[in-house]
Amino acid sequence: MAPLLRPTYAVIAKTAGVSEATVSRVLNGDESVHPDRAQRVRDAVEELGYKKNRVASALASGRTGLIAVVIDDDLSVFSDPFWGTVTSGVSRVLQENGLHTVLMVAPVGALDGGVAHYLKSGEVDGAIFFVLHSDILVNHLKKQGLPLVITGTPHSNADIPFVDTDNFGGAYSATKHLMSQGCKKVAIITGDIGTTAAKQRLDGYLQAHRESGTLPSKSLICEGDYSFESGKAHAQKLLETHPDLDGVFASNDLMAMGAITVFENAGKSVPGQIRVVGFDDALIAQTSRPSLTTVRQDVVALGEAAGSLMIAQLNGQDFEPIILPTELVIRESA
Amino acid sequence: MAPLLRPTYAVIAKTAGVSEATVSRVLNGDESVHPDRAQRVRDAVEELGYKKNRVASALASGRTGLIAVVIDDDLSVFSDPFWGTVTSGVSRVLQENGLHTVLMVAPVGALDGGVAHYLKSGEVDGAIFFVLHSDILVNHLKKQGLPLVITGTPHSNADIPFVDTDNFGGAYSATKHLMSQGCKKVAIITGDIGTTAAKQRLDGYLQAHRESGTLPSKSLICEGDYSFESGKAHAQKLLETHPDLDGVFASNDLMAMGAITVFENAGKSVPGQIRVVGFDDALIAQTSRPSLTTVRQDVVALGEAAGSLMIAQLNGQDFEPIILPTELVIRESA
DNA sequence: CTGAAAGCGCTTACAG
DNA sequence: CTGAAAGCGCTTACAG
Repeated sequence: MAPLLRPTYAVIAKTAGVSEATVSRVLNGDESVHPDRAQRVRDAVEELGYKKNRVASALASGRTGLIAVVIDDDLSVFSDPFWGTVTSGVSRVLQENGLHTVLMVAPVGALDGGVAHYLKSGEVDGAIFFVLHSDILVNHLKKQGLPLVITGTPHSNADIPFVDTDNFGGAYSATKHLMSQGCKKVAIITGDIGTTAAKQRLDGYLQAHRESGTLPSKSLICEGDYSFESGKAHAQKLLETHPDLDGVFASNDLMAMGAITVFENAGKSVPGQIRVVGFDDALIAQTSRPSLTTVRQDVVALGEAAGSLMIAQLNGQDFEPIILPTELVIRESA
Repeated sequence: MAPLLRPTYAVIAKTAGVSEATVSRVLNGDESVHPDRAQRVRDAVEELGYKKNRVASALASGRTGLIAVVIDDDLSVFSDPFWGTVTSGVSRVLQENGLHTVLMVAPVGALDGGVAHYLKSGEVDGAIFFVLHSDILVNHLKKQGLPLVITGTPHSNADIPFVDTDNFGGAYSATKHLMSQGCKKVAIITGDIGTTAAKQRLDGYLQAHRESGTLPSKSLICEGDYSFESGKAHAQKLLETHPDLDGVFASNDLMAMGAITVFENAGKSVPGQIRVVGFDDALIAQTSRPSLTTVRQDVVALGEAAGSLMIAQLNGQDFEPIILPTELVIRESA
């Protein structure tokens, strides 16, 4: 853009009658400047409508004020509102703290990919990842000292700050709920088991069984991939192998919907003969018929937590992983 | 991050045996450099794993390599996958052209809001907006020479480059389809009529009626707001005022679903007694029962088109508004 | 508490 | 076709 003539430190300094160094101090919150002079600077800034040039500031200070949000192309960014929602939560928190969000939707390959290069090139002050199938890149970046936050639980134990939903607890309570409704034979359709979330939800399902003293047979544990189609396929198979099936916990709402579709087409009523619980509380959980009983996770809060964790790191504050609670939302399907 | 010692022009210049100016020329694609020397520079870059410092580059050149994607907080960024999907399309195209996407989710207020300041401060080379209720800010920025692209059709005629789906054509063909299926009385549930998309879809609906020589009564035109609830509310009202209603075109899939829910609860079968067509081809269109006949728009392509239009502008190339075609997807509901 | 000065790593007229 | 030099607008030791 044809840059309007914006004032610089030089003119602020002149009208305030101080040096540029002092202007810089005031604008960066250095407490040591004499209050009177600081006020003069602020007045000049106000009067001239001055806005700091962040690029120049970045070059001089080494801090860009930019945080990358990295989304793997592989993820179903398209069609799944999850990622967009998390990202908007992140963005809002960062913005409140004077930082901006650089969105990178790209294949997050190995250490020599474009994303890796960008992140290593010092053009961002930190990066927020969504949990990946591999922690290699993340561990590498961490070693280089780049502040990182992972949304989702990392695979390895490398102490990388992360935020996540209480997947285990949510799945546990969903399964418990099915049992409390009288279900004797509860299957699970897992998400992509390469993700930690899917594993944790499976663990919650198993824990509920363990506590009730009934271990589910292998064939009740179906490896899905979070897609509507996989929900349908596994429901079909379950119908054949377990005619007495009376409960299903699906690792997300979409698979739950797929399963319900199959059950009803096969003449099994939901929740009459088979109860179904999903996970997410996506829009479809409310709009479908029967409406879906599901485990709600607060996706915006997840993004905000990720942003906060990044801020804390940049400020050198202490921080712990953040695990957000879930809530079982009971509707018609179970 | 503790910046690793990255090479600078100084060391590239030295190992290639040329001046820094020459390094700059080669890296910026200046054709005038002698091929041999250019090659020496490229070799040095390769050998040293050099990556240009974009911040320094930005300060010196005035170009930041950053494009803002501005999303109004008001929009249902949360829960509606539309915005995230468009944005990922934008991001991909920009990335291929060496630009990065800065995501701003914030209240896009008047000329003195934070977003306005940021965009005016020269920290981005351009901005992509989603169509707003008002064009004021956009017109203002345009006057300042900031390259802009609008996703959606602008309200005013200010010649701002935009990309949009063929809302008129999509609605027209949806309505025609209902008529061709024998519907005699077709209502419309519009989107938020403050949006140009909602108006255009209404126009398409009206045009189809005009051509068939039957103008719909006022009470068949219901002002919705794109929400599931408004779909339900208007369907309820229609049921009371028009017992002989046999077709509904809803301006998005969510409202269509709301309407179907109400119709079926009232004992009206879809499509048996009332046919319903939606708009978007969102995920729910496929997963619902009955599955939804709808107007598909290619949301990723919309984002990519917006990105391309921005690139064209930055390169000083000619460009025209881009209107993407829609496709009527026939499923069970009509 | 404050200022002069060097510097961040590129880009770009300008002169040749 | 090429290089020396000034400059982009901040930040930050350093010296006082």
